[in-house]
Amino acid sequence: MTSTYDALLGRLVRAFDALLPGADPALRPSERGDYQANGVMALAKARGENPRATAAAVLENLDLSGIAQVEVAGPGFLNLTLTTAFLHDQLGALLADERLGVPRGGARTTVIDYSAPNVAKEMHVGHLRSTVIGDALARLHRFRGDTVVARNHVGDWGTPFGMLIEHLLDLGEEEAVASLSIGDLDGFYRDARVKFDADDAFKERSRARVVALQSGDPETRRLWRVLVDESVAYFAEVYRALDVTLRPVDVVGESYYNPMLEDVVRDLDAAGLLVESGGALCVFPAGFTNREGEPLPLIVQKRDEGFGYAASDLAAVRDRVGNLHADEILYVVGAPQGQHFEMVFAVARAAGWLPDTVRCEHVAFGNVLGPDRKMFKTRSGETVKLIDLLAEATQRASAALATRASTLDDDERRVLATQIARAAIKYADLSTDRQRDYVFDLDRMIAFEGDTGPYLQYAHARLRSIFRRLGASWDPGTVTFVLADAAERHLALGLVAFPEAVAAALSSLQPHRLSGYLFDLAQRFTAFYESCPVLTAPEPTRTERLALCELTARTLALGLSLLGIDAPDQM
RNA sequence: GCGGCUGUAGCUCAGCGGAUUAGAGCAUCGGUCUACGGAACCGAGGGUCGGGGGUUCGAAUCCCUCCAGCCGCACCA
Repeated sequence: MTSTYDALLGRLVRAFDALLPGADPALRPSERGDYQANGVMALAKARGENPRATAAAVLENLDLSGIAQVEVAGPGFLNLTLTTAFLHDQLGALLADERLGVPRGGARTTVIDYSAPNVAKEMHVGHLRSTVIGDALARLHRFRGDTVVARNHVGDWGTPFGMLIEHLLDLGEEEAVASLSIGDLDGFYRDARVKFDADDAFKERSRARVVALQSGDPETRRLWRVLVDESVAYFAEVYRALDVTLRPVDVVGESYYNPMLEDVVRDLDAAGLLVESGGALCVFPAGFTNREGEPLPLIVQKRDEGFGYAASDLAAVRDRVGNLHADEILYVVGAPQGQHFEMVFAVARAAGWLPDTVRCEHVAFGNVLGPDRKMFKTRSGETVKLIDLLAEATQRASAALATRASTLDDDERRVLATQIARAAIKYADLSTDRQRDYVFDLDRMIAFEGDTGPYLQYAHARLRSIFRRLGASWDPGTVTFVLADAAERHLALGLVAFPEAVAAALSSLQPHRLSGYLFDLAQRFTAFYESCPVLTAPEPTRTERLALCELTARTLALGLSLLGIDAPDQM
């Protein structure tokens, strides 16, 4: 089906094109009419005429028959009011469309790099945003029809692994595995670190072990594998708890790119991009300078001949373009790494590894702050484990549920509490501009009133309860939408705008465009629900309202699912 | 010093491909009140959109400048 916005836009573009090819009608939702087109003013300027005259000229070419009525307002705005007949058709099409009007895109391959925890280290709030935002983007792209290749670029390589492996040996493999499998990664890492700092013999063993690891010593590799596997299993638990779609096979860590690094260096050299500076092998992409105004290097190979992270990032770009055939690569990584990625992309383009046809973007995000507006930490100054955060939110959700009468049994309540907790945490993260820092306030995000995940879930649950009362499954059959009540019409306009919200979230890579839409829709629904009785309404109004409820429930559930949030039937 | 991000109601935030009276949530105050789930709805007060300049018929939105905060700026990712 053609969405309402696209239907309007198509007609407008034709009329604008007739006067000036390529002119943008600037179509927006409006509080005056249903939509407004502001493009007349810009067009008038281009044609050097009075906007009202231009508006008249546009109207002569504009055929909105069967869609909307137009009115020229103010200096030259086109206020558009959809006809009821058109809304009727659109709503009917939505009822029959599982995708609720969202078009399927071309078959693109999109690589999304997100989450990226470190082996043998806890997942903490620092990983929350990458994980939650990345997963929402993965879901949105999959829904569009892309083949999404998730890449979990875990930190599984580097000098700390010498000490971690030695510590593992000291503990004994079984003991170590036991400790790691219960999720005490931080304790394991900390103990290794303490020994490394305090015990010279241990430090020496650790160094030797790094060398053995890098030279591919089989036993060392096996021990390293144990660490990685245990950690990946633990990450999988956290992802399950968060309901994140990342799987163990998506873990493609730094070590994966190791065998490619020499080629990266060789090929950069062959391309004439490599420069030796201070003993290190570097590329100096144009336009980057350091503190002193000198060219800033991207260090590919360090003075000690080890490879820097830039090398593996370059290898990853190559792999994603060359082997995965990515049309689009997204890096969901914190904003502080912006310059690093700009440089990596610039070098990759210069080396010819990243064609202009491939969109490559750093999806940056701000920090999670505590109530003091500093980095979110526990009172004692430690990082907050994701699993603990979720447990605390779940506990609060349980407590809130316990105060309400419910027909749910204990197991159902437990599940529900986790669904609410996840919704609270994820929605809070996904409902603001991702570039900004945000203040983590569990009380606010888990509240059932206001712009929160639980509020949206509640709106959905109320809708489902209407259908539960109906008993037998409801088949809309033929519905006539007359939208006699203003609240019905307002809700209908919201329903018809779902494809725009999804498109906006995708094109801007900003899930909060969708969150904001869903909250607005939920508010339209509750206002409607307040003033328009559904079950007790006479036919055919009853059927019409049930159909509006059906569409609203489906839109909320689908929209939330694209954000990675459950929409339970009861709360 | 250079670069990036941020500065919108008491608080937390939308809006920033310019456009008709600057929005929401929370909090506050006032209503609805035997309700198809009140975990709701309706309404009110509350803003020099960090300051200043510029472009424009029109700027929270674009440009310049200043102020404040956060972050990055060579071998840790």
